[in-house]
Amino acid sequence: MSKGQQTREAVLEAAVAAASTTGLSAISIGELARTVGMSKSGLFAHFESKENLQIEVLRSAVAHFIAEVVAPALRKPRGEARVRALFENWFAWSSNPAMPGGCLFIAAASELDDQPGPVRDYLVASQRDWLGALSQAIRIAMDEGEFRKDLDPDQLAHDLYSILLAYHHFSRLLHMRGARERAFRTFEQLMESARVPRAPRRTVSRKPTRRAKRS
Amino acid sequence: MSKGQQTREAVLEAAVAAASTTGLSAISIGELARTVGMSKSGLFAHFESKENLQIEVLRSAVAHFIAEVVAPALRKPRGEARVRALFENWFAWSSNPAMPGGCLFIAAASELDDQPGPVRDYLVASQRDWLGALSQAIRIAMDEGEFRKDLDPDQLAHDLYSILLAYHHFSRLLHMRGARERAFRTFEQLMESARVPRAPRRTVSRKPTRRAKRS
DNA sequence: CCCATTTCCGCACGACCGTGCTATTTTGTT
DNA sequence: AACAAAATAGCACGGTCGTGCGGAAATGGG
Repeated sequence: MSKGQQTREAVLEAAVAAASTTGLSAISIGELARTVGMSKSGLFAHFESKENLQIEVLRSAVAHFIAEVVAPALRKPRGEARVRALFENWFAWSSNPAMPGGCLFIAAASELDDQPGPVRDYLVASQRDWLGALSQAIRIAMDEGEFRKDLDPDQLAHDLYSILLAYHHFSRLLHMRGARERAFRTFEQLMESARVPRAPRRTVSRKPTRRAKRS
Repeated sequence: MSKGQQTREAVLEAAVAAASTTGLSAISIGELARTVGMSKSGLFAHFESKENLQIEVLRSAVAHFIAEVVAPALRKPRGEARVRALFENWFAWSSNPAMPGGCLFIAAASELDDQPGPVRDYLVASQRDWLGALSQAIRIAMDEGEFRKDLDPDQLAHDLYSILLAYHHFSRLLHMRGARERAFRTFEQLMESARVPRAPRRTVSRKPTRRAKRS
């Protein structure tokens, strides 16, 4: 790998970490240059503009996401196992130490949701791809006969996504203990209700343990 | 109302609108002054600092939230009706034209989740209050006998919240059609599974004491 | 080792930022 | 109408921002 590529990747790594905590638009070229130990203009030369830097940051995160979340799951057998692997890898990804502020895509999503431009366009496209991959894995599980035929794969993908959104919200902002367990419990419920029914069962949210008294 | 209060509220109204689209930290005093038609220093004199302005923005939004979401719901009868009103008002609130970028709290949440300080502290406190109010309404519905006794009110409040988070994400970022319907469908499912079970609607014979035990 | 190419730095620019200080205008009360 | 108080404007300050340009330094294939 050439020297240029080397520093370029170092910059992007630092930028992903910064963007996950303070947001994509809050990463400044000066501060980024300071943290990787080079000059502002030297860093800037690698990216024609800040907007382009932001896109490259997202592109870098997508590459990592595919390598660490999607690809390993695709090596799992078709069916629920693969869906499960996608979710669990995704969950692990969103608490990756390389992103101290949590999942970059979730952070970027609420930041860019009303700011048109190429950065937003790229994020939207990648999110669509990811949702499509999720739906596809679910559809395969239906074809394999593990999930019920009348399942709506898009709805389940949507519900899986909302688990992660809620986990992100409650664990990062509110520092809610047990958020992880709550997320996985909801996940298991969804899996349970997606499987072909063996015996009729009811899906309700039951209290897990005795709750501590809280106003 | 004195002149000072008048302009102060005009400023806050514009600031809430701006913050909902571009974020709390992206609102600049200069631009804000431009949109309300006054000088930077004249505007600044109303708030001792930008950080204080951000807190006042949140405080203003909370006041509106209580007036438009919580208070009307508290006038509904105790039970599911009140829970339903809370959710529906909340939903309507998050597409209020005064916040063109969607719910300010959701936007602020992912922006501040890793940035300690008084602004974050205030947001966290207000979110805790809101979750508490939701849980409380659910608990009342349990006491009234409309919701099942083994329900976990915090879990249901959590699930309601995740509906809104998902709706926000999918409708604002991905412009997903049918997001609203999907949200309300999930809401109705949650209500259905929270209610005390009625007589079995299927004519399958069921032994009365053979309910599933806690696994 | 040479030398073209790539990589990086120093410096400067205009713009906008938040924030004070001092006037000036507007408001509201007597 | 007079006048104290409140509200707003003018102006300036030190900083940081993104972005260019020219030159210095490092790299790496022959």
